[in-house]
Amino acid sequence: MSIGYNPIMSPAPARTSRDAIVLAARAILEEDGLEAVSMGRVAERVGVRGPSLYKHVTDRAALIRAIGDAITVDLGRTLAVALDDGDPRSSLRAVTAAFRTFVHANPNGYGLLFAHLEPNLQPDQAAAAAIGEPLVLAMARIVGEQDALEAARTLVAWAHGFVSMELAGTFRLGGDVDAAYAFGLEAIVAGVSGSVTQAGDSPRRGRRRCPPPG
Amino acid sequence: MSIGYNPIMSPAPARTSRDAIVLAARAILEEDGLEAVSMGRVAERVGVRGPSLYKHVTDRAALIRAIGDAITVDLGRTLAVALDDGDPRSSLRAVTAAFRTFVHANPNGYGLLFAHLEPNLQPDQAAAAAIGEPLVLAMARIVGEQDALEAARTLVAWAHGFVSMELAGTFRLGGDVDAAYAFGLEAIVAGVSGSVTQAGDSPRRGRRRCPPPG
DNA sequence: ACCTGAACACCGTTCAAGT
DNA sequence: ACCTGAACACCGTTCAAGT
Repeated sequence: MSIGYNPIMSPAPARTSRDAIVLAARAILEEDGLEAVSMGRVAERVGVRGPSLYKHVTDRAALIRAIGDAITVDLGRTLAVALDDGDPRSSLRAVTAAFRTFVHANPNGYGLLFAHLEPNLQPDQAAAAAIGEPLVLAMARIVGEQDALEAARTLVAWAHGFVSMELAGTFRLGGDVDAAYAFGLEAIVAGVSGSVTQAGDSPRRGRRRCPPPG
Repeated sequence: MSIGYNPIMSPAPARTSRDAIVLAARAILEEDGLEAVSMGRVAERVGVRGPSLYKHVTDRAALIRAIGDAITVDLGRTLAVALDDGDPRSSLRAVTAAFRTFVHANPNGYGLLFAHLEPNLQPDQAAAAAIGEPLVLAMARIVGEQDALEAARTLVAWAHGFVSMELAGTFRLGGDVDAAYAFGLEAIVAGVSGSVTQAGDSPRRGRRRCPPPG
């Protein structure tokens, strides 16, 4: 058995922690955007001076990356919880609704995940990839194993694009945004469910919902 | 008739211009990202010193905004050119393909349009809204006037989400990305074309492609 | 009228000195 | 072992002085 390090005995016990720093940085990000996440302001929020942060995080880039990782984990948990075992279509609706709610609650944090950042600022990719898992499972129960992955990717791309545009405001959605979101979801589920081969695809995965006319 | 201002007579003719500055800034953005677009580096590229830029642009925020505006205009023109008057489905394919090609050629520039920026950095919204126009027109010829707007929005959200994820690399697309893009497009066109009412919508726009089973 | 160097405020980061 | 002030490099911005 090793004796280990006893912080009480140390000449200067830590007055903050990496977790507290990441949490403070994330709060500032949501409040005032990425540029506002300065080392000085984060330090102030956790009660130390700027230079002290470098005892807990490598540098600002590592801190930003840590925020992205934390948000990725949160989002993954949120989606996993929303996925129930009942009807796959209602499960899909629940997951996409939870996704949109999460993004609305964490707009700057979500934006960070897709910001065009230098490689050293990008969050952990393995964790990010795991987020799509529940969607693929629900999709498999609707379109079958074979198309599940591609169908899920189409849905994820749409959902991300929708909320991304909604937040950026670059393309305005007039009218009932909730209805537009529901419309898109139903259209995509319908589209990936069977009509995909109609536009000249190989008949390999041919699985039309209804016989051709005539 | 007014005599106007003659630059040749001026005590110090301009050695650069607003257009040249925006062009240089855009090139730096594509080469090394948004952070690299510093006043000093832009100035160096157009052959003046940093402070001189303030004679042509208000400040860095205005310069960034001008880059976004220029990219928005470029993208709009590119999509308008790609839209031909032939078969609406192939026209839609041409527009979405041109969109993806443009984003691949201007990744950081496109990312700028959707970056989570403070309001004063966001590009012109009117020009951005105009980009969707050709898509709505093509959609109208496929799904009819009534659903054209919502269908186009679904397609735009998907296309934006797809390329956004493709560039960010946050959700990896393994396998044939071109095929995944084609799959999504066909699925969405099929989905918005007629099956939308199946999930409990009001039958108002009911226009099923085929009779219910049984 | 535009360009420049000097100056200022601000931020990320390092480091020697404190405890 | 962690925290701090001082210091340095860098960047956005202003401004008086040049032409």
